[in-house]
Amino acid sequence: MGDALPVAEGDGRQRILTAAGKLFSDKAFDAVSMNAIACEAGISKANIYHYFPNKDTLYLAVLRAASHNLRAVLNEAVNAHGSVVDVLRHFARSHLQVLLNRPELVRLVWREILEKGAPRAQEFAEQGFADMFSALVDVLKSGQSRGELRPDFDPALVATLLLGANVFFFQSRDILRHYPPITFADDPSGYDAGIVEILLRGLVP
Amino acid sequence: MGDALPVAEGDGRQRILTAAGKLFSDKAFDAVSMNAIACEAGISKANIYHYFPNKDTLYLAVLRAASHNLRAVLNEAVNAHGSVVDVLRHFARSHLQVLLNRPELVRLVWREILEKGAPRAQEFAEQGFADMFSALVDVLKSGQSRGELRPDFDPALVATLLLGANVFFFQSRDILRHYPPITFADDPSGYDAGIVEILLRGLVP
DNA sequence: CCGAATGTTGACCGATTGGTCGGGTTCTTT
DNA sequence: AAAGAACCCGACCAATCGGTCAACATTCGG
Repeated sequence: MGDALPVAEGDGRQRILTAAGKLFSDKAFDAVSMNAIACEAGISKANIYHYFPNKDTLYLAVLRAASHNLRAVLNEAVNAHGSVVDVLRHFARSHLQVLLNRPELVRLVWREILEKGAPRAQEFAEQGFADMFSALVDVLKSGQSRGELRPDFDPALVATLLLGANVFFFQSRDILRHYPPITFADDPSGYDAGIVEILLRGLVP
Repeated sequence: MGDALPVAEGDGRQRILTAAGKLFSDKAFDAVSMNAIACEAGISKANIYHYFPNKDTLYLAVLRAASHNLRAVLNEAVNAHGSVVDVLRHFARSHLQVLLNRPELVRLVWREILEKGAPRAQEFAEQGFADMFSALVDVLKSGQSRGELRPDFDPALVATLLLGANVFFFQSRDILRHYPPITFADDPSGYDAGIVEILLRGLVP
């Protein structure tokens, strides 16, 4: 199955986490065997059990690391200042860029969210969600209180709309690229710019 | 693994498809064993191979049926007439209702779209996407040509935004319900109404 | 009433699964 | 240098995997 060359970086534990993260982000939990992880990490399968008691714990550790990294890079990319409109523009763009730059992390965490059968660490995977969400809601609320935005819309709803637009773009990018009328599949900045513009001005003349 | 009572409906082949669809919608391909499918269908494992040559073919048949059903119910729910604005409202609401009414079908097809490791039937699973997308783009274009909508936005982008909002809502519903500021997690109609309203009027005063 | 086609099954197969174990290697500490 | 801890692996285990097969049951046209 795995013909990948062993990855030579860091100590044993980190090598295992890296290899497992790579495999788990591509295929589901049951589709990744401990053998494949060991092969990818360039060590023996038995050695994995020196660092992790079982497969579930390893998967959980991978998920924990991915979620942590994702939260860090998202929180860093999202800070901005200026007018609320500018903050919104920057928020949307940098948020989507993070998703596209770290697809393994996003797929890993998002798969865990979608899986209904075995809720291994759903509440854990949801943390990044909470961060983004509350930050975005705060921005929108401040815009409303400052009079820069209309006071009669639900900030949580707009936050959902914006995050959803980015996540959906991330998930459907390969599909969107197949359709001729779509010109923004390979232009995430343009996509977010267009979206924010529409949100701000609306569709009716 | 499976303690479910055997499902007694239809001929053998249909029972297998139903049972497999139920299991495949909850767990990934490798996480569902032929034994579990047989148990769920109330037949022997060997009997499955009388109707399907192997697991992949069975999975493909399940996916084909799910995609077909989903397309049918979506196309039916989406037809509407009236002003472009009314059509948009109806489109958003009924589209989301279909997603929520048939979560197994949606999860099945969407999982196939997200899985990078083994593209079993991606092009096939994308068909429902194309239908929704082109139909929605046509509605928006007609609205622009009739002057009911601004001519300076990209219809494909708005279509992506609207479909994405619904898909994201469908996927994140359980998470959204955990956050206090969100009041629309159990009110999909209100969610879509709010979204369409924002899209039409914009956020700035 | 009979033979053929179709359904259906338990028993079985080689391969692979997650996981164990005993022993070897390397590192650290004194 | 000695000793103990940490690291690493080949061989192995029971269980389960997808899949096969020969045999039994049912149906049905002639």
